[in-house]
Amino acid sequence: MRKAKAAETRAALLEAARRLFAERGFLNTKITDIAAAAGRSAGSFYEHFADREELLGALLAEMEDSADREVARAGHPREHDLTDRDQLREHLRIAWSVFREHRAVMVALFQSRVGAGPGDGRAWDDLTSETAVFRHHLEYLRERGHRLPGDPELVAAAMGAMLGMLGYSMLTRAEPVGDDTVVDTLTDLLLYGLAGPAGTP
Amino acid sequence: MRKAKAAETRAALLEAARRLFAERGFLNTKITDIAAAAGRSAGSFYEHFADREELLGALLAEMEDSADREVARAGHPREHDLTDRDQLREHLRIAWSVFREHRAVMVALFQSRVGAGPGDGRAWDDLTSETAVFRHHLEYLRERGHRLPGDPELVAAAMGAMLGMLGYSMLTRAEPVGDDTVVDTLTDLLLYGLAGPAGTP
DNA sequence: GTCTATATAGAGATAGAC
DNA sequence: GTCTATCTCTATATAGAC
Repeated sequence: MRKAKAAETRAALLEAARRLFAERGFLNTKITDIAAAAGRSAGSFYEHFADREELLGALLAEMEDSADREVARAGHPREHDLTDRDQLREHLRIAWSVFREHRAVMVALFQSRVGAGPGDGRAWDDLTSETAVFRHHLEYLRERGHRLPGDPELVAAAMGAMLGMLGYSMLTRAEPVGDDTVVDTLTDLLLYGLAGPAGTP
Repeated sequence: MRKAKAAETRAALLEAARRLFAERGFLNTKITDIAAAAGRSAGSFYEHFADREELLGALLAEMEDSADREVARAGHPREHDLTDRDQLREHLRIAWSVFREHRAVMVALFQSRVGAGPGDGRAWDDLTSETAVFRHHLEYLRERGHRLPGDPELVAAAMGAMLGMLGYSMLTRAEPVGDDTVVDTLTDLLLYGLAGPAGTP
Protein backbone atom coordinates (compact mmCIF):
# COMPACT_ATOMS: atom_id res chain seq x y z
CA MET A 1 0.00 0.00 0.00
CA ARG A 2 1.73 3.09 -1.26
CA LYS A 3 -0.80 5.42 0.24
CA ALA A 4 -0.42 4.08 3.73
CA LYS A 5 3.34 4.38 3.50
CA ALA A 6 3.09 7.94 2.29
CA ALA A 7 0.68 8.90 5.03
CA GLU A 8 3.08 7.38 7.49
CA THR A 9 5.92 9.52 6.23
CA ARG A 10 3.77 12.59 6.32
CA ALA A 11 2.79 11.86 9.89
CA ALA A 12 6.40 11.23 10.84
CA LEU A 13 7.43 14.56 9.39
CA LEU A 14 4.68 16.36 11.26
CA GLU A 15 5.56 14.64 14.49
CA ALA A 16 9.26 15.37 14.12
CA ALA A 17 8.54 18.98 13.29
CA ARG A 18 6.33 19.33 16.33
CA ARG A 19 9.08 18.05 18.56
CA LEU A 20 11.79 20.23 17.05
CA PHE A 21 9.64 23.36 17.04
CA ALA A 22 8.98 22.91 20.74
CA GLU A 23 12.66 22.39 21.47
CA ARG A 24 14.39 24.99 19.36
CA GLY A 25 11.62 26.92 17.70
CA PHE A 26 10.50 27.36 14.15
CA LEU A 27 13.15 29.66 12.77
CA ASN A 28 16.00 27.54 14.05
CA THR A 29 14.62 24.33 12.64
CA LYS A 30 15.73 23.58 9.09
CA ILE A 31 13.93 21.36 6.68
CA THR A 32 16.87 18.98 6.72
CA ASP A 33 16.56 18.75 10.49
CA ILE A 34 12.93 17.78 10.28
CA ALA A 35 13.56 15.17 7.63
CA ALA A 36 16.48 13.70 9.55
CA ALA A 37 14.54 13.60 12.80
CA ALA A 38 11.75 11.79 11.01
CA GLY A 39 14.23 9.30 9.60
CA ARG A 40 13.56 10.48 6.07
CA SER A 41 15.58 12.25 3.42
CA ALA A 42 15.36 15.93 2.69
CA GLY A 43 14.21 15.18 -0.82
CA SER A 44 11.29 13.22 0.53
CA PHE A 45 10.08 16.20 2.51
CA TYR A 46 9.15 18.06 -0.65
CA GLU A 47 6.92 15.26 -1.77
CA HIS A 48 4.61 16.18 1.09
CA PHE A 49 5.05 19.87 1.71
CA ALA A 50 6.04 22.73 -0.53
CA ASP A 51 7.99 24.39 2.25
CA ARG A 52 8.23 24.85 5.99
CA GLU A 53 5.33 27.27 6.09
CA GLU A 54 3.02 24.72 4.52
CA LEU A 55 3.95 22.17 7.13
CA LEU A 56 3.22 24.74 9.81
CA GLY A 57 -0.15 25.29 8.22
CA ALA A 58 -0.92 21.60 8.59
CA LEU A 59 0.04 21.67 12.26
CA LEU A 60 -2.08 24.76 12.72
CA ALA A 61 -5.10 23.07 11.20
CA GLU A 62 -4.73 20.21 13.67
CA MET A 63 -4.55 22.69 16.51
CA GLU A 64 -7.63 24.56 15.38
CA ASP A 65 -9.59 21.36 15.14
CA SER A 66 -8.65 20.40 18.63
CA ALA A 67 -9.38 23.87 19.96
CA ASP A 68 -12.76 23.96 18.26
CA ARG A 69 -13.65 20.64 19.79
CA GLU A 70 -12.69 21.86 23.24
CA VAL A 71 -14.73 25.02 22.83
CA ALA A 72 -17.69 23.16 21.36
CA ARG A 73 -17.74 20.86 24.35
CA ALA A 74 -18.65 23.83 26.52
CA GLY A 75 -20.83 25.65 24.01
CA HIS A 76 -20.11 29.28 23.23
CA PRO A 77 -23.06 31.52 22.41
CA ARG A 78 -22.44 35.14 21.65
CA GLU A 79 -24.39 36.00 24.78
CA HIS A 80 -21.60 35.03 27.10
CA ASP A 81 -21.21 37.55 29.86
CA LEU A 82 -17.53 38.29 30.33
CA THR A 83 -18.27 40.25 33.47
CA ASP A 84 -19.37 37.01 35.07
CA ARG A 85 -16.32 35.60 36.77
CA ASP A 86 -16.94 31.96 35.94
CA GLN A 87 -17.59 32.64 32.29
CA LEU A 88 -14.54 34.87 31.90
CA ARG A 89 -12.41 32.36 33.70
CA GLU A 90 -13.59 29.54 31.49
CA HIS A 91 -12.58 31.47 28.37
CA LEU A 92 -9.13 32.12 29.74
CA ARG A 93 -8.75 28.57 30.97
CA ILE A 94 -9.50 27.14 27.56
CA ALA A 95 -7.13 29.51 25.80
CA TRP A 96 -4.38 28.66 28.24
CA SER A 97 -4.91 24.92 27.95
CA VAL A 98 -4.80 25.10 24.17
CA PHE A 99 -1.52 26.97 24.45
CA ARG A 100 -0.12 24.35 26.72
CA GLU A 101 -1.35 21.41 24.70
CA HIS A 102 -0.04 22.81 21.44
CA ARG A 103 3.00 24.56 22.71
CA ALA A 104 5.06 23.66 19.66
CA VAL A 105 2.55 25.07 17.21
CA MET A 106 2.07 28.17 19.26
CA VAL A 107 5.77 28.85 19.45
CA ALA A 108 6.20 28.22 15.75
CA LEU A 109 3.31 30.42 14.79
CA PHE A 110 4.49 33.19 17.04
CA GLN A 111 7.96 33.05 15.59
CA SER A 112 6.77 32.83 12.05
CA ARG A 113 4.58 35.89 12.43
CA VAL A 114 6.97 38.08 14.32
CA GLY A 115 9.73 36.95 12.00
CA ALA A 116 7.78 38.06 8.96
CA GLY A 117 8.47 41.61 10.02
CA PRO A 118 6.48 44.78 10.49
CA GLY A 119 5.88 45.77 6.89
CA ASP A 120 2.25 45.14 6.33
CA GLY A 121 0.58 45.33 9.70
CA ARG A 122 -0.07 41.63 9.66
CA ALA A 123 0.48 41.41 13.40
CA TRP A 124 -2.52 43.63 14.02
CA ASP A 125 -4.71 41.77 11.56
CA ASP A 126 -3.84 38.44 13.13
CA LEU A 127 -4.42 39.76 16.61
CA THR A 128 -7.84 41.17 15.84
CA SER A 129 -9.03 38.16 13.92
CA GLU A 130 -7.95 35.80 16.67
CA THR A 131 -9.63 37.86 19.34
CA ALA A 132 -12.86 38.14 17.41
CA VAL A 133 -14.57 35.92 19.96
CA PHE A 134 -13.72 38.29 22.78
CA ARG A 135 -14.83 41.21 20.65
CA HIS A 136 -18.23 39.67 19.99
CA HIS A 137 -18.83 39.06 23.65
CA LEU A 138 -17.78 42.62 24.48
CA GLU A 139 -20.03 44.06 21.82
CA TYR A 140 -22.87 42.09 23.31
CA LEU A 141 -22.15 43.60 26.70
CA ARG A 142 -22.05 47.07 25.26
CA GLU A 143 -25.36 46.57 23.51
CA ARG A 144 -26.86 45.67 26.81
CA GLY A 145 -25.73 49.01 28.17
CA HIS A 146 -22.58 47.98 29.99
CA ARG A 147 -19.81 50.55 29.93
CA LEU A 148 -16.52 49.12 28.69
CA PRO A 149 -12.99 50.51 29.16
CA GLY A 150 -12.89 51.29 25.44
CA ASP A 151 -13.63 50.12 21.93
CA PRO A 152 -14.46 46.39 21.93
CA GLU A 153 -11.94 45.60 19.21
CA LEU A 154 -9.17 47.34 21.11
CA VAL A 155 -10.06 45.81 24.45
CA ALA A 156 -10.29 42.37 22.88
CA ALA A 157 -6.90 42.89 21.22
CA ALA A 158 -5.39 43.97 24.52
CA MET A 159 -6.69 40.84 26.21
CA GLY A 160 -5.34 38.68 23.41
CA ALA A 161 -1.99 40.43 23.48
CA MET A 162 -1.67 39.75 27.18
CA LEU A 163 -2.64 36.11 26.81
CA GLY A 164 -0.46 35.45 23.79
CA MET A 165 2.71 37.10 24.97
CA LEU A 166 2.40 35.82 28.51
CA GLY A 167 1.69 32.36 27.17
CA TYR A 168 4.71 32.42 24.94
CA SER A 169 6.93 33.68 27.74
CA MET A 170 5.72 31.35 30.45
CA LEU A 171 5.35 28.21 28.41
CA THR A 172 8.87 28.44 27.03
CA ARG A 173 10.39 28.33 30.49
CA ALA A 174 12.07 25.27 31.88
CA GLU A 175 10.21 25.33 35.19
CA PRO A 176 6.57 24.44 34.87
CA VAL A 177 4.01 26.94 36.03
CA GLY A 178 0.84 26.45 38.00
CA ASP A 179 -1.81 26.89 35.35
CA ASP A 180 -4.64 27.44 37.79
CA THR A 181 -2.77 30.23 39.49
CA VAL A 182 -2.09 31.96 36.22
CA VAL A 183 -5.67 31.66 35.04
CA ASP A 184 -7.00 32.92 38.37
CA THR A 185 -4.68 35.90 38.34
CA LEU A 186 -5.54 36.85 34.78
CA THR A 187 -9.22 36.45 35.51
CA ASP A 188 -9.11 38.80 38.47
CA LEU A 189 -6.88 41.28 36.71
CA LEU A 190 -9.13 41.44 33.66
CA LEU A 191 -12.33 41.43 35.64
CA TYR A 192 -11.63 43.96 38.38
CA GLY A 193 -8.24 45.42 37.50
CA LEU A 194 -5.58 46.49 39.94
CA ALA A 195 -8.10 48.33 42.08
CA GLY A 196 -9.92 45.11 42.84
CA PRO A 197 -13.65 44.58 43.31
CA ALA A 198 -15.64 47.26 45.04
CA GLY A 199 -14.86 47.47 48.72
CA THR A 200 -11.28 46.21 48.47
CA PRO A 201 -8.86 47.90 50.88
CA MET B 1 40.59 63.82 11.56
CA ARG B 2 40.26 60.09 11.37
CA LYS B 3 38.23 59.86 14.54
CA ALA B 4 35.57 62.23 13.31
CA LYS B 5 35.25 60.33 10.06
CA ALA B 6 34.92 57.05 11.89
CA ALA B 7 32.28 58.42 14.21
CA GLU B 8 30.45 59.67 11.18
CA THR B 9 30.43 56.22 9.62
CA ARG B 10 29.30 54.67 12.85
CA ALA B 11 26.47 57.13 13.11
CA ALA B 12 25.51 56.55 9.48
CA LEU B 13 25.35 52.81 10.07
CA LEU B 14 23.18 53.25 13.13
CA GLU B 15 20.89 55.62 11.34
CA ALA B 16 20.55 53.35 8.31
CA ALA B 17 19.89 50.38 10.54
CA ARG B 18 17.21 52.25 12.41
CA ARG B 19 15.45 53.07 9.16
CA LEU B 20 15.67 49.57 7.76
CA PHE B 21 14.62 47.91 11.00
CA ALA B 22 11.52 50.07 11.08
CA GLU B 23 10.70 49.27 7.46
CA ARG B 24 11.40 45.56 7.14
CA GLY B 25 12.39 44.47 10.62
CA PHE B 26 15.54 43.11 12.13
CA LEU B 27 15.58 39.57 10.79
CA ASN B 28 15.01 40.66 7.21
CA THR B 29 17.74 43.26 7.27
CA LYS B 30 21.15 41.92 6.30
CA ILE B 31 24.44 43.48 7.24
CA THR B 32 25.10 44.21 3.60
CA ASP B 33 21.78 46.07 3.42
CA ILE B 34 22.72 48.28 6.33
CA ALA B 35 26.14 49.04 4.91
CA ALA B 36 24.71 49.81 1.49
CA ALA B 37 21.99 52.05 2.91
CA ALA B 38 24.62 53.93 4.84
CA GLY B 39 26.69 54.33 1.70
CA ARG B 40 29.46 52.20 3.14
CA SER B 41 30.94 48.84 2.27
CA ALA B 42 30.12 45.64 4.05
CA GLY B 43 33.73 45.27 5.11
CA SER B 44 33.59 48.63 6.83
CA PHE B 45 30.69 47.52 8.96
CA TYR B 46 32.86 45.10 10.86
CA GLU B 47 35.25 47.84 11.84
CA HIS B 48 32.50 49.25 14.03
CA PHE B 49 30.38 46.31 15.11
CA ALA B 50 31.16 42.66 15.61
CA ASP B 51 27.76 41.65 14.27
CA ARG B 52 24.15 42.69 13.88
CA GLU B 53 23.36 42.00 17.52
CA GLU B 54 26.04 44.37 18.70
CA LEU B 55 24.63 47.14 16.56
CA LEU B 56 21.22 46.45 18.04
CA GLY B 57 22.77 46.74 21.47
CA ALA B 58 24.02 50.20 20.61
CA LEU B 59 20.57 51.27 19.45
CA LEU B 60 19.09 49.81 22.60
CA ALA B 61 21.48 51.81 24.77
CA GLU B 62 20.35 54.99 23.05
CA MET B 63 16.74 54.07 23.65
CA GLU B 64 17.31 53.33 27.31
CA ASP B 65 19.04 56.65 27.81
CA SER B 66 16.16 58.49 26.25
CA ALA B 67 13.61 56.50 28.23
CA ASP B 68 15.46 57.08 31.47
CA ARG B 69 15.51 60.79 30.79
CA GLU B 70 11.79 60.83 30.15
CA VAL B 71 11.09 58.91 33.33
CA ALA B 72 13.49 61.00 35.36
CA ARG B 73 11.73 64.16 34.23
CA ALA B 74 8.64 63.01 36.11
CA GLY B 75 10.38 61.36 39.03
CA HIS B 76 9.56 57.75 39.93
CA PRO B 77 9.68 56.81 43.60
CA ARG B 78 8.86 53.29 44.57
CA GLU B 79 5.86 54.64 46.44
CA HIS B 80 3.85 55.28 43.30
CA ASP B 81 0.29 54.18 43.74
CA LEU B 82 -0.82 52.30 40.65
CA THR B 83 -4.39 52.28 41.85
CA ASP B 84 -4.41 56.02 41.39
CA ARG B 85 -5.70 56.62 37.90
CA ASP B 86 -3.40 59.53 37.06
CA GLN B 87 -0.31 57.72 38.22
CA LEU B 88 -1.15 54.50 36.41
CA ARG B 89 -1.98 56.42 33.28
CA GLU B 90 1.29 58.30 33.39
CA HIS B 91 3.24 55.05 33.53
CA LEU B 92 1.38 53.67 30.54
CA ARG B 93 1.66 56.92 28.63
CA ILE B 94 5.42 57.00 29.01
CA ALA B 95 5.81 53.36 27.98
CA TRP B 96 3.68 53.94 24.91
CA SER B 97 5.50 57.10 23.90
CA VAL B 98 8.85 55.34 24.19
CA PHE B 99 7.51 52.59 21.95
CA ARG B 100 6.39 55.11 19.41
CA GLU B 101 9.55 57.17 19.50
CA HIS B 102 11.80 54.14 19.17
CA ARG B 103 9.65 51.98 17.01
CA ALA B 104 12.57 50.62 15.04
CA VAL B 105 14.46 49.50 18.11
CA MET B 106 11.36 48.01 19.64
CA VAL B 107 10.56 46.02 16.54
CA ALA B 108 14.13 44.84 16.22
CA LEU B 109 14.37 43.83 19.83
CA PHE B 110 11.10 42.00 19.69
CA GLN B 111 12.14 40.11 16.61
CA SER B 112 15.56 39.32 17.91
CA ARG B 113 14.19 37.87 21.11
CA VAL B 114 11.35 35.89 19.67
CA GLY B 115 13.66 34.74 16.89
CA ALA B 116 16.15 33.38 19.40
CA GLY B 117 13.68 30.63 20.11
CA PRO B 118 12.15 29.05 23.17
CA GLY B 119 15.07 27.01 24.44
CA ASP B 120 16.22 28.79 27.53
CA GLY B 121 13.24 30.69 28.83
CA ARG B 122 14.85 33.96 27.89
CA ALA B 123 11.48 35.45 26.99
CA TRP B 124 10.32 35.13 30.56
CA ASP B 125 13.52 36.52 32.00
CA ASP B 126 13.37 39.53 29.72
CA LEU B 127 9.73 40.12 30.49
CA THR B 128 10.18 40.04 34.25
CA SER B 129 13.29 42.19 34.24
CA GLU B 130 11.65 44.80 32.07
CA THR B 131 8.54 44.92 34.20
CA ALA B 132 10.50 45.20 37.43
CA VAL B 133 9.27 48.75 37.86
CA PHE B 134 5.65 47.64 37.82
CA ARG B 135 6.52 44.83 40.19
CA HIS B 136 8.07 47.19 42.70
CA HIS B 137 5.06 49.44 42.71
CA LEU B 138 2.76 46.46 43.14
CA GLU B 139 4.82 45.09 46.00
CA TYR B 140 4.56 48.45 47.64
CA LEU B 141 0.78 48.33 47.33
CA ARG B 142 0.67 44.86 48.77
CA GLU B 143 2.80 45.89 51.73
CA ARG B 144 0.33 48.61 52.47
CA GLY B 145 -2.40 45.98 52.71
CA HIS B 146 -3.93 46.29 49.25
CA ARG B 147 -5.20 43.04 47.79
CA LEU B 148 -3.82 42.36 44.30
CA PRO B 149 -5.19 39.98 41.62
CA GLY B 150 -2.14 37.77 42.18
CA ASP B 151 1.61 37.59 42.65
CA PRO B 152 3.20 40.97 41.87
CA GLU B 153 5.74 39.47 39.49
CA LEU B 154 3.03 37.71 37.53
CA VAL B 155 0.70 40.70 37.43
CA ALA B 156 3.56 42.95 36.34
CA ALA B 157 4.51 40.48 33.63
CA ALA B 158 0.93 40.32 32.41
CA MET B 159 0.79 44.10 32.18
CA GLY B 160 4.08 44.17 30.30
CA ALA B 161 2.98 41.42 27.96
CA MET B 162 -0.15 43.36 27.09
CA LEU B 163 1.76 46.56 26.51
CA GLY B 164 4.55 44.97 24.52
CA MET B 165 2.51 42.81 22.22
CA LEU B 166 -0.15 45.43 21.67
CA GLY B 167 2.53 48.01 21.01
CA TYR B 168 4.24 45.81 18.47
CA SER B 169 0.97 45.03 16.74
CA MET B 170 -0.42 48.53 16.66
CA LEU B 171 2.74 50.41 15.87
CA THR B 172 3.56 48.22 12.90
CA ARG B 173 0.31 49.07 11.16
CA ALA B 174 0.13 51.48 8.28
CA GLU B 175 -2.71 53.57 9.70
CA PRO B 176 -1.69 55.62 12.68
CA VAL B 177 -3.54 55.13 15.93
CA GLY B 178 -4.79 57.63 18.43
CA ASP B 179 -2.32 57.27 21.25
CA ASP B 180 -4.47 58.97 23.85
CA THR B 181 -7.34 56.63 23.16
CA VAL B 182 -5.14 53.58 23.53
CA VAL B 183 -3.58 54.81 26.74
CA ASP B 184 -6.97 55.68 28.18
CA THR B 185 -8.39 52.30 27.32
CA LEU B 186 -5.46 50.41 28.79
CA THR B 187 -5.60 52.55 31.89
CA ASP B 188 -9.25 51.79 32.51
CA LEU B 189 -8.86 48.14 31.66
CA LEU B 190 -5.95 47.67 34.02
CA LEU B 191 -7.42 49.79 36.76
CA TYR B 192 -11.02 48.56 36.94
CA GLY B 193 -11.16 45.62 34.55
CA LEU B 194 -14.06 44.68 32.36
CA ALA B 195 -16.50 45.06 35.19
CA GLY B 196 -15.68 48.75 35.45
CA PRO B 197 -15.52 50.90 38.59
CA ALA B 198 -17.96 50.21 41.37
CA GLY B 199 -21.46 51.21 40.46
CA THR B 200 -21.11 50.71 36.70
CA PRO B 201 -24.23 49.36 35.01
C1' DG C 1 7.75 7.58 -2.82
C1' DT C 2 12.13 7.65 -1.37
C1' DC C 3 16.79 8.03 -1.75
C1' DT C 4 21.64 10.15 -3.03
C1' DA C 5 23.89 13.68 -5.11
C1' DT C 6 24.12 18.17 -6.55
C1' DA C 7 22.89 22.80 -8.40
C1' DT C 8 21.96 27.34 -6.66
C1' DA C 9 21.79 31.21 -3.89
C1' DG C 10 22.46 34.00 0.03
C1' DA C 11 24.86 35.97 3.72
C1' DG C 12 28.49 36.22 7.26
C1' DA C 13 33.00 37.16 7.62
C1' DT C 14 38.01 38.10 6.31
C1' DA C 15 42.42 39.45 3.47
C1' DG C 16 44.93 42.67 1.42
C1' DA C 17 45.37 47.00 -1.36
C1' DC C 18 44.81 51.85 -0.87
C1' DG D 1 39.26 53.35 8.03
C1' DT D 2 37.51 51.98 3.97
C1' DC D 3 37.10 49.50 -0.08
C1' DT D 4 37.04 45.35 -3.41
C1' DA D 5 37.31 40.71 -3.88
C1' DT D 6 36.69 36.39 -2.15
C1' DC D 7 36.33 32.42 0.94
C1' DT D 8 33.17 29.53 3.40
C1' DC D 9 29.23 27.78 5.15
C1' DT D 10 24.50 26.81 5.32
C1' DA D 11 20.05 25.85 3.56
C1' DT D 12 16.68 25.53 -0.05
C1' DA D 13 15.33 23.07 -3.73
C1' DT D 14 15.73 19.88 -7.72
C1' DA D 15 17.34 15.76 -10.85
C1' DG D 16 17.61 11.30 -11.68
C1' DA D 17 18.34 6.42 -10.07
C1' DC D 18 15.89 2.80 -7.67
